[in-house]
Amino acid sequence: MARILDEALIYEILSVVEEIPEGKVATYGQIARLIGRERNARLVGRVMSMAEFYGSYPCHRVVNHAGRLVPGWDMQGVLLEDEGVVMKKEDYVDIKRCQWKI
DNA sequence: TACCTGACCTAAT
DNA sequence: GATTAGGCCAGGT
Repeated sequence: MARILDEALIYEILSVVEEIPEGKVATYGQIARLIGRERNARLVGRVMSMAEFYGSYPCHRVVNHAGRLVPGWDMQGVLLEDEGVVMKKEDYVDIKRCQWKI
């Protein structure tokens, strides 16, 4: 299989993710906008799922616009709570209170 | 090769 | 405020 995604894009996304402060969360769309791909939030999510192959990044601080966590990744909620992120429900963060303001 | 699906978003109704 | 429709890109089958 050839190269999966453009590496420059991946590193741009990951460098943004790296900037998310502890106790805050960012949305896919927010990141997509920061890298100049406003409508490509899906790519951000895809990169997140492959981020582990490129290094250690706080991808648990990335959620969707509704604040829902990644389905099937229970550790994410634990990690976020440990950092002080306010949880609304079991699988939802309080995005209004904890969203990363640029 | 073609179609469907997905860690999604925004704007319009 | 909730629901619908449209858009974008890559992977998997």
